[in-house]
Amino acid sequence: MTNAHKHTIAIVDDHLLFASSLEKLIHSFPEFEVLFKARNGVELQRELKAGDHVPDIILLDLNMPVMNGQETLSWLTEIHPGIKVLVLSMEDDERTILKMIREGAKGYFLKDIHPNDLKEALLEVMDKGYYYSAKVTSTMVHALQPGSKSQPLNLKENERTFLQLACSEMTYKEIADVMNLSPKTIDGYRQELFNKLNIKNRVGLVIYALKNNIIEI
Amino acid sequence: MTNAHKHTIAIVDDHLLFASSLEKLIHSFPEFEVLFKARNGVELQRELKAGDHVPDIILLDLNMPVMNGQETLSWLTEIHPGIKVLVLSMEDDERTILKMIREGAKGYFLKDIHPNDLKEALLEVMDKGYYYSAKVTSTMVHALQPGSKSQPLNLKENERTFLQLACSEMTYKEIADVMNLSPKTIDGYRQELFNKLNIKNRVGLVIYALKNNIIEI
DNA sequence: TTAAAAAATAGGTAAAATCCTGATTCTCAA
DNA sequence: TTGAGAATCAGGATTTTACCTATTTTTTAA
Repeated sequence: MTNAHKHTIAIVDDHLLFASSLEKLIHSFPEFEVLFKARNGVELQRELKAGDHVPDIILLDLNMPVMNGQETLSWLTEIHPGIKVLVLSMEDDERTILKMIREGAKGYFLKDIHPNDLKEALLEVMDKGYYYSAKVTSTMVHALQPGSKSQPLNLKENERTFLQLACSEMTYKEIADVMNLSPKTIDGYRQELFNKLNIKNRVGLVIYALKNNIIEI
Repeated sequence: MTNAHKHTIAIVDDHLLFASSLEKLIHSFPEFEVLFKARNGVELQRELKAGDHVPDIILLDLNMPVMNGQETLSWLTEIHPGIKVLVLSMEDDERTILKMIREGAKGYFLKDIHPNDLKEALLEVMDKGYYYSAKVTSTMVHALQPGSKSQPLNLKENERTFLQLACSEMTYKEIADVMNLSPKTIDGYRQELFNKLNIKNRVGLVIYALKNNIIEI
């Protein structure tokens, strides 16, 4: 395959060591070449706006400072819908995976993917337009199953806000003040959540919020 | 540098993509060669016990299933004190860093290290016997400062146990039962921790425990 | 051995959390 | 317009937390 016909790739990852290593790996694939690397979404935007080089595929890390993976993906989906974005991440939780797919990622894999599988994934993305590993596929199926037990998505907006505030040292009365609601309403949210999530006290709320990425620590 | 005089390296990481990429990167350093890769501590032990090849340096990932980085490091320090272990990790919290250094790691760096710095680190480890980045060094200095505010280490054993149990849905009375102590003693632990950590309620305990890796979620 | 320090325990009280049941108010569609 | 359902709010009771001060027991060091 001549250089002119190689598929082009951009790597967006703030982990320099990983990005450079990945670049070398891809260099060993005759079908692909790395067009450029960026450390975050802002750098990527700069590169793309320069205009003279738009990659076929972007390998996008999820955890970046400045402009993280999700924001970058939203921007790409809107401005450069033609670029196929593959999300690279350490997180394998359902919530994160589904969020990225909904945002338009053409593929999602964990960083512990086997090098051979990466090559296969790149080829398949160029061929079919998407690549999802068995793990991610099963996650999607599971999420679509009716009655799958973990549905942290059906929280109402106020419940979600309350849940986040409940993970602080505020009393319920203080939370009520912040949310401009009666303490009794807050008490209602609390009870509703206890029932819905099958927990017994406020510590349970915190644990749940953490497990489901409702709050960050 | 002839092949016979290259410094030898082993990579222990369950992230195949990362390990393979890293191998390729190191391959581009004329002074070093990768002797073998292992996916976890157990595999590493197998390789080392085979006996015919002992590396100069081991690049050790911290987060592995089966036998994790810390266990592996303890074992290495005892059985193969001659091997220089460099810990590769995603965690940059003081607690983790210090723990590894105390366990005998000859270096500690985050996976976002620059490739050039990696090479420099490898050379320096062979030369001086250790390599610590500015970040890690400053962490050590900070930890040794008297009165540095974050000292999650000075928790007494019972306080620590209580703290872990307080991060569950148990009442303090139930915790007292489990720990075979009077509820009043538990109340004492609680109050002591509130003062020590400058927090106001049980949620504060949970947050603190999480931030300081006292519990896992 | 003994005094001092640390750990464990107690009593009492106020505040917050938890758990009911029921009453308004609001929203939205028929 | 109106009625059903959701959201909000209230009263009131019990349990758990949180906060004092003080005593007993255990451990440690001189």
